Amino acid sequence: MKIDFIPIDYDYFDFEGRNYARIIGRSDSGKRVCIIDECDVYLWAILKNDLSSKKIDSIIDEISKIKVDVKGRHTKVEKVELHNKKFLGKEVKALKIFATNYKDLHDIADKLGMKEIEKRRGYDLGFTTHYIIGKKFEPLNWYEISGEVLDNSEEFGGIGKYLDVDICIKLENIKKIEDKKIKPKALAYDIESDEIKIGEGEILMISLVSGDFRKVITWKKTKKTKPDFVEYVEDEAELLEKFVEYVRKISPDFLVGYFSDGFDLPYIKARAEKHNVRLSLGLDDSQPRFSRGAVGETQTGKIKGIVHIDILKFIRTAYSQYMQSETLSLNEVSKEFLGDKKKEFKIKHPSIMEEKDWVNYYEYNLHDSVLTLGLFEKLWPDLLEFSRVIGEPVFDISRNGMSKNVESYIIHNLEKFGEIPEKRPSYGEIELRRHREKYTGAFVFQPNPGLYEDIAVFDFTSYWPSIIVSFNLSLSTLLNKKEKNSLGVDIGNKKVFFGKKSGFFAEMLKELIEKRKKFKKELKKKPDAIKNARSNAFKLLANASYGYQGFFGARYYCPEASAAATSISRDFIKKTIEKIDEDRYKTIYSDTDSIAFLMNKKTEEQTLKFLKKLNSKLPGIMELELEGFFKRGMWVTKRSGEFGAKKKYALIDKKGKIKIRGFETVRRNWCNLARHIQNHVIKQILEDGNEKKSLSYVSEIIKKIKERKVDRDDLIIRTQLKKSLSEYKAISPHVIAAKKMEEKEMPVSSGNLIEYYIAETKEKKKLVREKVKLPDEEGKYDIEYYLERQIIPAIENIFQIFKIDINSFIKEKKQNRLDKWIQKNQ
DNA sequence: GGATAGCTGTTACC
DNA sequence: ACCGGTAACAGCTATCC
Repeated sequence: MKIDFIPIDYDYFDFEGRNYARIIGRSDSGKRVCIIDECDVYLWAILKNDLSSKKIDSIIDEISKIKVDVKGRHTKVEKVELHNKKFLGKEVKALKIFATNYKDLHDIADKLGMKEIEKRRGYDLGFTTHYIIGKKFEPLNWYEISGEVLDNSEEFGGIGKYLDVDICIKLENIKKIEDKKIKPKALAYDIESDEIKIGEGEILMISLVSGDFRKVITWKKTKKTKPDFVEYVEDEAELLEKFVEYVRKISPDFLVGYFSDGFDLPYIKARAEKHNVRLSLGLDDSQPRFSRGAVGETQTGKIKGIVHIDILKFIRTAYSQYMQSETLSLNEVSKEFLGDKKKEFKIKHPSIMEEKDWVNYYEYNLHDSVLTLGLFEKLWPDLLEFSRVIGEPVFDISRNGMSKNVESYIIHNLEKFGEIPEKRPSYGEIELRRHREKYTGAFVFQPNPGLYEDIAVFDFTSYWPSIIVSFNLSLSTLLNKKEKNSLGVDIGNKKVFFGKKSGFFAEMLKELIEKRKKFKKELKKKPDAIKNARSNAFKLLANASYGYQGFFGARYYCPEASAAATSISRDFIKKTIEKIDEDRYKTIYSDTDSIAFLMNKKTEEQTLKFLKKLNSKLPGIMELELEGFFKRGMWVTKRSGEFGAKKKYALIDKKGKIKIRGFETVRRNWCNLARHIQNHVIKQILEDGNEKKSLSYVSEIIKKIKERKVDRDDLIIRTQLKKSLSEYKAISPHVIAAKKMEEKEMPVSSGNLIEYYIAETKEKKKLVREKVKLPDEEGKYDIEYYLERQIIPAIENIFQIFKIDINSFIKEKKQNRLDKWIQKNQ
């Protein structure tokens, strides 16, 4: 049989002691197909130098006899081959040791204690990784495949019969097909329950949305009105059965939830156990399986054959740093990505809900799934390209952090370089690495506070990756000592050396950057979502690879390379600043890879020409580009001291577009009132070039605050709880607010954004935490606190630029004195 | 007992 | 535990006189 096929989900099973890959995907006619295949399973033994061929033969002989009997498996070494390979860039002779079961590779490695063997590697990769590398049968690419149909066969224990797929094929040949479109079938789901703690309440309803299919299953019936999309069941147990039935009927490639690893799926599992309902969601009738990630992290829920996606996790790793949303709630994220939001509905306890409340509740529940599906569809190009670029299945890349994804990318590309993979660090090694001394980071220029006109900003494109590539900084090029033609870099207390010959890490990174450039160029010519996603995938991987080398969990951990990169970065930015200033410009600020400077009457053409000249002298792939020309910019002093504050500035470009960095305006743990006032003042001053209008604006707001006319919503302070309540040494206001919430039996856990406001108390209290009230608690806001701790701090440094001491006038009891003073000064 | 340096904690920038 | 260091700042806490 011959069909076009796209692999989506990978997993494996054991049959007669061997591992077989089981790949679920679709044919081009939309049929669900299961592919069974096998691959070589092996590890590497790196030999010591200068072994005689006789000696090597005898080792091969010895290794060939290794047998391992564990957990009822009889695994043996099948064959041993001698190869010329590379390990960390060095030529080595290595034995490729083939085994029958990948799970026993570790045990085989333990038996390779011969003194002629220097290192054992490649035994700590997952089966799927082994398989994809070995067979080059990569996720989410189209293949023309041929093989034997197993539908009614008894082979592999009759897998073709019991698996719920249209066709089951034992793979024989594959051929990659380029440029064929993919349209995955996704089903979004969302549950509502009367208690937030997993399994402690009842599931009231489940919504399911896929294409035109929209359904809410519930046992909470209304008396009269039943919307079309609602389906009644008798009780919670039947609700769960119905859910399984629908998932099986729709048979999606992806089952998508929002925070579903941490809430929906575990909740469903807990309730199903309670009612003895079997959740046969897997294509082999298996139930979802949960595995724990890191301690404190949420678990991951896996369903065989259907890819369970918790879209929140992917958003967190791939997007959150580029997003405007202050929380990653479904509501905010949907607003930003979809321009849609959750249905307005105040959840009440079921016991006090009325007929119309229930109807609203159904709609609310349904819409959450609509949004979740919308997010999946919006982010699908990115999931697709991440998976393709990295070479691992979507299930994994959507959950793994960027560092793990960088590593997967490396592992999948090692073969081109003949490299044997480095091993994962042991726990002991990780402990050592975590306690290493920090290395010095990037350079930040000390700005002079003020309002400036005509500013240009240059920045280095992909600074870290370009330094790593241009100077070849990696574990495989790090030398023990100085060598001929090596590069020496001072990293504080010592000097480290790197070989000039390009290593695989730098080569891979270079490829990422070049591909990114290519797709970005194509994107400009003809924009489309896939190209954009691909360009983004390459960019994110390239940027994360710098942090990767300094990360203690990395296989290719190399803090020397990170330290060298920061050292070189400081040199380059400082030299560039010097050159800019030598050319009659004046640098006013710089952070890591960007430089802001005054044009000093020079034209844009002159500046661009100057940029070209700077670029012509940069080594390797390093590149300086124009970020933009700006009409005005503002830098303020630090709260304490007269120096300019770093990482805080605001710019306005020629079109009036404003860019604000670091100010309270962009910090979510300040109340909206302070943020809005500051934002308004910054905008006004940047537009006008002076402070006059802002002063009267501030005066009005002060009046409003003193007259208690400010909405409570604008006074709420939001701070994230970063750990569990008991772990806090310092009891700050948000910790008190969280404790209050706990007393009211509101759900509180690490990661929550805690909301509170500061209220007046009868007695004069000294500590802020003694005045904390929850948003729905009655109370009068503390005028003094909001003026002195929120409003004044947000604006006083800005007015100080104009030598105005706003503080003393705001504190003035008589408002008209302030107004008079403003009039006099205008 | 008030001032203050220093520490804890959060959030931002790149 | 799941990418790094730099920096500002609030508010608590220990310590000083």
